[in-house]
Amino acid sequence: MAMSNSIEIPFSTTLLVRDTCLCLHVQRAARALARLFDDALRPAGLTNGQFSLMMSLNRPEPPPMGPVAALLAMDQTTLTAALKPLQRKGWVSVMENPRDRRGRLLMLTGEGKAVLAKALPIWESTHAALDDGLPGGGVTRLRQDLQALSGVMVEAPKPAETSRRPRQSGRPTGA
Amino acid sequence: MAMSNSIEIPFSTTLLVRDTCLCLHVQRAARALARLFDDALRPAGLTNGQFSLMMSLNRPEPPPMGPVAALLAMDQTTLTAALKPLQRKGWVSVMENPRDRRGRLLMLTGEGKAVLAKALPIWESTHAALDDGLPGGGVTRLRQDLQALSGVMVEAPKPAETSRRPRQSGRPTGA
DNA sequence: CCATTTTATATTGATATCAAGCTTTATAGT
DNA sequence: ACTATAAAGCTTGATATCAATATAAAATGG
Repeated sequence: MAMSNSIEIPFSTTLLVRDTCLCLHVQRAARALARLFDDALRPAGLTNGQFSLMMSLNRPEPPPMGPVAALLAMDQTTLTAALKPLQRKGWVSVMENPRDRRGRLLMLTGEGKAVLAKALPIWESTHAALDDGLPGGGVTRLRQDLQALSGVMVEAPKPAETSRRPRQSGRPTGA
Repeated sequence: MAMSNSIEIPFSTTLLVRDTCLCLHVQRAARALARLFDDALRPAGLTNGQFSLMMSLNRPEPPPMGPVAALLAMDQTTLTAALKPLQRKGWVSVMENPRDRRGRLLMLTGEGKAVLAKALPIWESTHAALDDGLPGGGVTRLRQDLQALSGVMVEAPKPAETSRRPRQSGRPTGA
């Protein structure tokens, strides 16, 4: 089957997609930035994602998983998986919520706080260097644009065009 | 060891990182956008990454792996892995470069082109909807900022502060 | 109070991502 | 030619990511 002889997409279209696709641009930037921060944070024993996750757990009250996943804009099952190595290393403790025995409460351990404290100055210097390297003043604007980008998908219900995603309860504002 | 009694990071610092960390913002946006395009492209049988990869192979001359990995800003080993399912499905063919027997040349098959052609209008409508949903005119600017972001890491050698990454040859401009 | 539904999370399977280390082939230096 | 180095990819192992599905507990409606 599939004779598929000449369903050629013109090269110009390829160039158009390459130059305009927001998704591609964001994925590229995400990979590059992840490498930058992973490299910088390696001496502290953390990846960029682990740093963000652990930092988000540094709160007065230990949060449940749902809001944390929403804050990081990740699937809840991804959060479950991401927690495992951190639990194994004894940096995060996951305990049953006494007030809702379905739920878990996430908390940094003392050692976890120590690791995070060691990573913080690395984050600061890396981020400062990044700020310097970028077109002046654009950083704040970029952040706002990215925020809007993360927001569009969560807020806009959209008529129902291609396919729906049943999971994910509604509440995005996790923190 | 690790008495680690009171290495408390103030909550205000957590809020600062959450609100300012470019890496976090980009990762968030990347996850959200990936979900959006993955959902949209699912009827075509592609993920956003597979779409970008296959579209980048739609060229007059079949490219080797290195430049493609550089274009997508991903590790070469990631590209090797990403190609496997596409080869298995018969959408991409990987052949030895006759002029340099270390290298490979990547090419869409006829069926691969057909799949890509089916996915293209989905990309178009999804991207158009995304454009509409974003603050007017900001999209071009955002793209430029992201481009700069991907560029900083590749271009700037940086004195040698935290740790170096030996891999990745130099040439970023793959296409 | 009991059945239904909803909510919160876990498990499995597939793909994505990168670091380390390895093999093969080109290229350079002599 | 002959070694030494560099370049292009691959394999392995660990983590990240999400869809589909499963489980348990709370909330809701009789």
